Amino acid sequence: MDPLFANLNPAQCEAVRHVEGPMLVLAGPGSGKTRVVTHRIAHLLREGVRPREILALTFTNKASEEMKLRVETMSPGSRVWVSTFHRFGARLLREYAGFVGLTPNFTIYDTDDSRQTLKRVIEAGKIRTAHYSPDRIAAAISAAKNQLITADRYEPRIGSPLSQIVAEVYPAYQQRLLASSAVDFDDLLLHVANMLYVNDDVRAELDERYRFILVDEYQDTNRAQYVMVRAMSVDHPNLAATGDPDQSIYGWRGADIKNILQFETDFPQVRVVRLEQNYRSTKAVLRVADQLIRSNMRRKAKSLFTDNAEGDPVKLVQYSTQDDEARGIADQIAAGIAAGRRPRDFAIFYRVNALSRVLERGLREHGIPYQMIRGQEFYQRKEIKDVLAYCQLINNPRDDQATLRTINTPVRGIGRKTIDRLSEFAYQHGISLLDACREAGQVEGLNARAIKSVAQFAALIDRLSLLAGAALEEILGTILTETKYREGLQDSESEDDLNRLANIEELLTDARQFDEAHPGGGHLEEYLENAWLVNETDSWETESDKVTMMTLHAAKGLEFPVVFVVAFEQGLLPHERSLNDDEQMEEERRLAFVGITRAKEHLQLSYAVHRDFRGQRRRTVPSPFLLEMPREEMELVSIGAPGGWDVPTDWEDVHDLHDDSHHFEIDPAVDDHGVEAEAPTEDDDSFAFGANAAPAPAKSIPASQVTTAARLAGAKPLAASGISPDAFAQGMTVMHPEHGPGKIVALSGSGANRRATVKFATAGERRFVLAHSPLRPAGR
DNA sequence: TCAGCTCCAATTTTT
DNA sequence: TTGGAGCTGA
Repeated sequence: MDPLFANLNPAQCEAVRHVEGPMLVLAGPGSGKTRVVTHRIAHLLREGVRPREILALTFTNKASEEMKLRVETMSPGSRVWVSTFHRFGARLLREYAGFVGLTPNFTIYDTDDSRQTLKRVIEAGKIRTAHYSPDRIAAAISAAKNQLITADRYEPRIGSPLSQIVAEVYPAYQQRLLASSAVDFDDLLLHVANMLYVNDDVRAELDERYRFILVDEYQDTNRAQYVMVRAMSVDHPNLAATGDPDQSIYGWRGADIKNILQFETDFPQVRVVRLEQNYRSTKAVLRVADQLIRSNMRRKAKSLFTDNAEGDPVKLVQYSTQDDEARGIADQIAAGIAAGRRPRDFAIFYRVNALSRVLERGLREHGIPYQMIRGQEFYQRKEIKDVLAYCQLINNPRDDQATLRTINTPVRGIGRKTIDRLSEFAYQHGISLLDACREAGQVEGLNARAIKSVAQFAALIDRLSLLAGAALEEILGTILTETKYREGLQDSESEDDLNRLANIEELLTDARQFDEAHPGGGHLEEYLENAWLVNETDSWETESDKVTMMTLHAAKGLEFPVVFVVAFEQGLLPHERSLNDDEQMEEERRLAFVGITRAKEHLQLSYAVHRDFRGQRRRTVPSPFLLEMPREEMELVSIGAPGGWDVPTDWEDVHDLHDDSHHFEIDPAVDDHGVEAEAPTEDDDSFAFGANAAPAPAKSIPASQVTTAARLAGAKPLAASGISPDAFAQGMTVMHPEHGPGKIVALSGSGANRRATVKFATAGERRFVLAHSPLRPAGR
C-alpha cells in the first residue's frame, strides 16, 4: 500500500489527496491534524509541486519546529518553507523594507521595548493620558494593528476617551518606531498585510511565489494574518487552512474566530474536510469534552468520536482548600509513579499562573520532579537584554531604544538630564540618539564631564561596530569586556549578580552553538532575529521525565496520559473578567475544552471550597461549566470538606437576601440536627455529589440558577466545630450544607439556646438552634 | 544614582 | 500576597 495513505482514515485521505483549490480542514482535538498536513505536503511534492512553492505557516515556534521535523522525515531534503507568521513577516519585510519606510536592518522590539518606546513618546509629546496606563494604550494600539488599522487611518470613537488618546499616541509611536527603523510584533504582520493590500505588484509576485499555502491553527488568525494569506491566494487560491473553532483561545489577542467560521463564504468552492475521529482520548474523556463544548453557540458543530477504550470515568473532585487540592493531586501522582507511571505522564493545568505556587509546594513535598512552563524567560532577562542591546545597536545604529538601554549600562555617569538633552537635540535635528551622542559638544547645557562620557560612549559603539561581521561569540565576548559589563558582575558578591553572570555565560554558549551552525560570521542579524522571535517556552523539555505544570493556554497542542485541571471555580475558570460577556464566556469554555481534551487516559477536574487569593481566603463558587458536563457518568468525589459543603450560588441571590428581613417567632419544632423538620422545598438543581447525587439535568443550567445543595450525611453541628453560637450576628450571611447561603434575619436566646432564623435563597426561612445546627458564618 | 519606601493592581501572552 | 512603578532622601 502507498505509505502516504497507510493508516489514514477516509477523511484524512481526502485531505491528504487534495492538491489544487482551497481547503478547510476542521480538525477536532487529537484527530491527527499534523499528520494530515505533513502527509499532504509529501503528496504535493510527489505530484510535482516545487518545494519552494509551498509555504506552511504556524503560530508558534514549537509548532513550526515540529512541522519542519516531520516534513523532513516524510520528505527528506525538501526545502519547504515552514515558518511562524511573524518570522515569515520579518523575512518579507527585510526584502521589501523600503516599501514601508524601514531599512532592511530593522530591529524587532519585544513587548518590553515597545512599551518603553510608547512611554517615551507619551512623555516627549506631553500627551495627557488621563488615567489610562501605558499598558491600556498599548493594548488599544495593538488591537488596532491586529485589525489592520494603520496610524493614519485610526479614528477616535465618540464617547471613548481612550480612543481619543490613542488617536494622538498611535501616530507618534509609529513615527518613533520608523525613525528608529524598528517594528513591534504586530508590525511584522501589519506592514506586510498593508503592503500586500496597497501594492498589487508585490502581492501578485508573492502569490506566484507561494502557490501552495498551508495555515495551521487557522482559528487563531487575526485580521492582519488573514489578509496576508488571503492576498497571496488570489491568483493561486490553493490555501489550505486547518483549525478547530472550538480551540480558539486567543480572541483577546486579536484572533478572529470569524476567519475560520467564514472560510466557506470566502472561498465558495472550498473543499471542507472534517476530522472528527479522535485518536487521543478515552471515550469517557471525550464525552465530557463534547458535552461541555455543546453549550457554545458560536461554533461549527462537530461530532467527536473515538474507537479508543471507554476508560475510567472522569473525576470531579471537590477539595476543602487549595492546599488539599494540591496535596490530593500530588498524592495521586506519587501513587501513580509508585505504580509504574513516569512523572512525564502527568500534567496539571490552571487558568492563571498565580495558581501554580501551591501546586508546586505539593509536588515538592512529595519530591516529585516537575517543570513549569512559563512564557518569555531567557531573552527577557535584564542582563541578556542589556548585552543584546549592544548587538542591536551595532546592527542598527538608528535604534534609539537600544541606545537608551546601553548608554548608561553599565553605569558611566550619563544621567537622566544628560539623556534628556541628547534626546531633545536628536529630535530637533532629526537624527538618531547615537548621532546626537557623536555631536555631544554641540548639545546645549551639557557640562564638560557629561560631554566626555557621552563621547566615550559613542566611540565605544563605533569600536564595537567594527566587529559586525565577526562570529557571534566574538562579538558578545568583546562587548562584555569592552563595556566592563562582566567585570561589574564579577566584582559583586550578591547572589543576583552571580546569577546574571551565569546567564551571560549561557548566552555565550548559545552564541557558540549558533556560530557552529552558521560558520563564517556575518550573521548578527539572523542571531538577533532568533532572540527576538523565540522565547523559552519553545524549549519545553519534552524529553525530560517531569510532571508538567502550565496554564491552559500553554497546553494547546499537547497531550498527556494523566491530566489534572484545577480551580474550576467561578471567577477563575471562567475568569472573572469574562463573566459578563457571552463571547468571552464561550472562549473560557473553549479553554476548559482544550484542557480536557489534552488527556489521553485519565482526567481529573477539581475545585476547592476555600481558596486563598490575593492574600485573602475566599469561599469559592464552583464553575458553571461543571454543570454543563455529564455528571451522571462522572466520578464525583468530595475530599476533606468537614461539616460544610460548599454551596455554589449566585451573588444576586445573596444580595436579594439583604433587602428582605422578616422576623418570625421561634418555633420549637426543631430536630436533632438543629434543623427544622424537612419542609417541602422546590427541588434543588442538584449540584450534588456522592452516593445520593441526583441525576444531572440533561440541559445546561445558566450560572444564575446554580443553587446547590450538597447532601452530606454527618455535617457536623456547630458545637463540634469550636465556633461559638455568639459568633453570629443579625444580618450576617451564613452557610448551610444543604440550603446554601442564607442571611440571619433574627436571633434570640443565648449560649446553647441561641436560635437563629435564616432566610435562604431557595429554601425560604428556617429556624435553627445554633449549637446543634450545621450553620457556619460565611467564609469559615 | 540608587536603595528603600509606599501604594496600587492583580488573565491568558503564539511573536 | 506579590510585584511593579513611582517617589524620596542620602
